[in-house]
Amino acid sequence: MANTAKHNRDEVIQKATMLFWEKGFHSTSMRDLQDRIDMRPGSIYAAFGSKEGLFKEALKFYVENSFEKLEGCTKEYSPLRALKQFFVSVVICNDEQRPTEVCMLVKTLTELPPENAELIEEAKGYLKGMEDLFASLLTQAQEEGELDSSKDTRRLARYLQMQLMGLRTYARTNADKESVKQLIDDVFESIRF
Amino acid sequence: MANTAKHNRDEVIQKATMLFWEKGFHSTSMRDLQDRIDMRPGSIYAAFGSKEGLFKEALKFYVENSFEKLEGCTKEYSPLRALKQFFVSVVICNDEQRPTEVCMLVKTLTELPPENAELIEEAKGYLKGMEDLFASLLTQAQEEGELDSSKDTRRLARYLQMQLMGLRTYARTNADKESVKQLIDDVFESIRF
DNA sequence: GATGGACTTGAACGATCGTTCAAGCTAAAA
DNA sequence: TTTTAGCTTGAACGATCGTTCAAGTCCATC
Repeated sequence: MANTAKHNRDEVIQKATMLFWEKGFHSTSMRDLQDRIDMRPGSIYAAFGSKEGLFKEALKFYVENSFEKLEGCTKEYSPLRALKQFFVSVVICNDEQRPTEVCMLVKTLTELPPENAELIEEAKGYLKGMEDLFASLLTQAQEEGELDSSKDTRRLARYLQMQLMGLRTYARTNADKESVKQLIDDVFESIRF
Repeated sequence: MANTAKHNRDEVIQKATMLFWEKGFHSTSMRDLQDRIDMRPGSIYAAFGSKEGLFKEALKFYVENSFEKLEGCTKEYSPLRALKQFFVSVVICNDEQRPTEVCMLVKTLTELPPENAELIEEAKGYLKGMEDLFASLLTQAQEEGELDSSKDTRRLARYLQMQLMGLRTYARTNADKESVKQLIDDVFESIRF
């Protein structure tokens, strides 16, 4: 638990997150993790309890980063434009080292069998939180006159969440960035009416 | 290979498909498969070569069924309505035993690490085929005056493919069928303009 | 320099993984 | 009834899985 340990805890979690995000929970072995974060089994288990425990920390880290990213966009853009910018940065840009276009939460939800019910519920909860954030941004957009006030923001938020899942997964199958960018335009065009 | 074997090959593949679709490639063990299809390792390997070989057969079976399902819809409805009906039946209805809402091809693409490149390419190819079928249905819709002729059907097909990925994945997270039905309505409303 | 406590190490565990293969079974041919 | 060919069986293989733990290392304190 001590941050004075040889391995800075946050740094370790970040590295583990990237690996889990890339390969998924089951395809990432403890051996893979040991190599990536440069820790031996004993240390990992002392710090995180289990592979599942470390994965939970990774999910948390991933979501916190996503929240920060979206909030960063709202500092630069109007609510609606911030959402679109967030979509673009998450679906297309790979200036940083993004291991895959697919959302880690969605990947978790998709790959895990019912045996890992606890992790599944965790991922579902985080996705719900993201949808709530979308909704509050949409409400804000209404207040600022950027979005038609007659719209149901909860419904729109669901719509956007669904779109983002589709966009990211589609981007995984299709390397052509131009057509993906086109799709994002289509999506944000469609919510105007 | 003989169809006269104790286990009918197609029936075995169908059972294997359901299991793989439910649990995914890596979370399905040969033991799970043995129990489900009631065959011993030796027979399975004699018939399919490997776990990966059986999985390929499962993917093929899954796609053939999907094609048939969509084509079945076109027999009953106009092209555009057939597409929507296909979406509904695939995202919402569970009158048959559908192990999960998520598309098996998407699940495969999402869960597999780069090591299984061959299976990944296979799934990508099938998805492309599905998109092509969407496109040809959209063109047909234009010819019958159901869809504005100025639309780019290839672009629309991409859009629908992406939507379907999103819808099915979203349905996995949200049990509320009413809001999912709403989302489908939103999607098909959005392609009219 | 000796002591004590915290962190790290890596060999080893039992379980399970995908896979192999010699032996057994079954039913048609001779 | 005996032979034969093909399918099925399940014990067993080596590899790898997640996990444990006794021993070692490190460093602040006395």
